[in-house]
Amino acid sequence: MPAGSPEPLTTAQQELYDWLSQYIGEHRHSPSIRQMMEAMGLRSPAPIQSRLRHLQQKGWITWKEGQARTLQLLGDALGGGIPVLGAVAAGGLVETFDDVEERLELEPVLATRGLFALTVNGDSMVDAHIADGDVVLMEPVSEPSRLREGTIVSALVPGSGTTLKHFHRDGRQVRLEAANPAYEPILIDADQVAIQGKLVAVWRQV
Amino acid sequence: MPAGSPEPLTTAQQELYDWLSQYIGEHRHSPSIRQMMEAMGLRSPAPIQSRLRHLQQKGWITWKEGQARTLQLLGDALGGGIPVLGAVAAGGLVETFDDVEERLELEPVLATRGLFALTVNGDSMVDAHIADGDVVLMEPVSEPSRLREGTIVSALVPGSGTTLKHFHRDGRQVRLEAANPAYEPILIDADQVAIQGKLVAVWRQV
DNA sequence: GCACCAGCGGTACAAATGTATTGACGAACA
DNA sequence: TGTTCGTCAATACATTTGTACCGCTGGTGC
Repeated sequence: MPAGSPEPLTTAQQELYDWLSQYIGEHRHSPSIRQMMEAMGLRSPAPIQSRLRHLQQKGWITWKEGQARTLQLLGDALGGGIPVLGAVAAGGLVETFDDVEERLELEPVLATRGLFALTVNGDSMVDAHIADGDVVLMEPVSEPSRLREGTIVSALVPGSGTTLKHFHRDGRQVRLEAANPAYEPILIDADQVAIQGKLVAVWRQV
Repeated sequence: MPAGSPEPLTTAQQELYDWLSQYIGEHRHSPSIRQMMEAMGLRSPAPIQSRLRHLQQKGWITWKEGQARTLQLLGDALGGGIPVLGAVAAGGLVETFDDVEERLELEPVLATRGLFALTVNGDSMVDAHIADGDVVLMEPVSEPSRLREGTIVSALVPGSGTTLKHFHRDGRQVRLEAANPAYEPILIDADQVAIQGKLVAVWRQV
């Protein structure tokens, strides 16, 4: 890990941390102390309290005092977003990252109601840096009339299927433009086209 | 929405759901019912119970009965991956998506040990469809000698900082190539450069 | 040996918390 | 008009849950 390494853990502390990491990753919420107790094969909450205190002092976890199941893991992607360690440069200039500047929060996007994904075929959006094989995350659009000009949308055009395009209004019509000069814009009556969703994120797994 | 639409919500239910979404996104754990009560400006837990029951019946949330702060939002993403509904076309051809073909699983990537993120500045990787402002998810590299040719890595070059480049071996040296002809490759001794991580995904939130 | 510390068991307690119940009000609807 | 349903207030209750306290053990280092 690039940033400063946290303090080392004892075996028991490591065991608890690993289990917490797995449990939270699976259940999306913190277990209670007595659940930890059982999982560790213990018969008293005191040892868990002790381990938790040490994990906290060493900077691995945190929680809200007196509040149930508010424990959070620190220092990795689960439980706190992905640490954004800095910026990488275009041409060559760079900065060494030493500390975490912020955290990338995927959860708010993933929690979007009705979120769906589409696999991109072809190169009509290359100028928008969306490549063949990318997966685009789309948020359902309930009121196309409120879309901003230029928003990237997936639209169902009768007879030609679903396509990913920039959305524009053109009088009573809708203009769908590719981000690639090789493709002609589509002009169509607003009531002839169904806007299915608008682009909220691009995901490319290499 | 392409797939089965969820049932609509009343104003009060929507208000609570929105607040929950915001709170959980911010605090990474569910609030208690009494916290919801206060946030909604109410003086009794009963209305919250009612709203929660309805949200559950309509498929928007879930929780573990009797357990504190175990509420979860059922964005289609969490707890099952994001449904990939089909493919969108390049030029114009398309298919209407009717059913879920597969699901996009982000969890395995997010669970990668030590995963970190970098913000991309500049346009040195435009040909690889990585644009200015994108966030790249990086997996720490322990043994640079095992990297495949052409892998995109973040490298710390002495005197010029961190940069995102294609990784190549060139005899005893390492060649770092931008994905933009405007930039010259960097040739450097292998022991002079620190490979910090390799690209596992690109995330662009619009 | 002795001090120190992490770990464990057992117990106790107060607070946090989910849940049930009753009654009332207003909007939507037949 | 009467019914249904969502919403709200007030209260009560059992459980869950975090936390504290005491004593014991085993390893480590002085």
